[in-house]
Amino acid sequence: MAYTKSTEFNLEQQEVAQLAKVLSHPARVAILQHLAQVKTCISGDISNALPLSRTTVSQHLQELKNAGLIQGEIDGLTVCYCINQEKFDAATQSLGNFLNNIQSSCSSCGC
Amino acid sequence: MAYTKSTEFNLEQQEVAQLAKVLSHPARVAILQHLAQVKTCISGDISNALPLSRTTVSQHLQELKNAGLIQGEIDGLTVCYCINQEKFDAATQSLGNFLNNIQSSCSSCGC
DNA sequence: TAACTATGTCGTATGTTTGCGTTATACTAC
DNA sequence: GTAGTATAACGCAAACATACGACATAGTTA
Repeated sequence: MAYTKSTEFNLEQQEVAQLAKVLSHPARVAILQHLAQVKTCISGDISNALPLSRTTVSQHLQELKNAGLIQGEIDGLTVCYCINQEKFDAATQSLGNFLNNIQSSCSSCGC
Repeated sequence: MAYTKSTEFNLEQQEVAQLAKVLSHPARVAILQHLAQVKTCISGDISNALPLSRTTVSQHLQELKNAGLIQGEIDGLTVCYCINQEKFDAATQSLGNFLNNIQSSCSSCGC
């Protein structure tokens, strides 16, 4: 980790940045939207709906899973991915708090 | 752009991802918080307040400026950076819409 | 003019992300 | 057992991000 000083910032800043990073690729945004809308959310279906290979989609799913935003349950041959609503709510609130705090405390700078 | 298929997603997905990318580094999060709180938002002051070199801070400022979230006005020898409230509000709304739409349309998957 | 100060740009080193082909794993059906 | 299907793991190449020192630019002051 020689070339990232991320750890020298405070926890809120790190948390916001990490959440934002998960959302910083359109594929992951699209996957979340897809999961929210579709009932049968199988990994293969997701790659069919996206302009990416199955391998790449699987990697993005893994990142969303690591962040806790989704969860996957093995159901025989297929895997059912769903949004982890509890974690997703928490993430939404963290980001929202950060954005709203900036808006409200933005003292009209003297420029 | 051989190794990024970002352009093959729809505009909302690209917009959300792009905004998230700007917020995906703690330094930029910290810069925004600093700008919101401090009146005299001079470039030198910002780099003093962060555990990064002046060069690196300057680059992060440039990215925030490219995204339109901040604006900088030259005032003689110093440069005064401020949050662009109009753009920042729009960004907050875009991200908020995306997150809330997912929450509300998240049909409890049959797992 | 020259010296000083504040800021931005360039080049470079290193680390991380993206994307996919190939291979491995695991379950189902026969 | 074998054949077929669905998914994950491995490994590689290209692109991008992070961080900084050194140089360039532009205003200030003497």
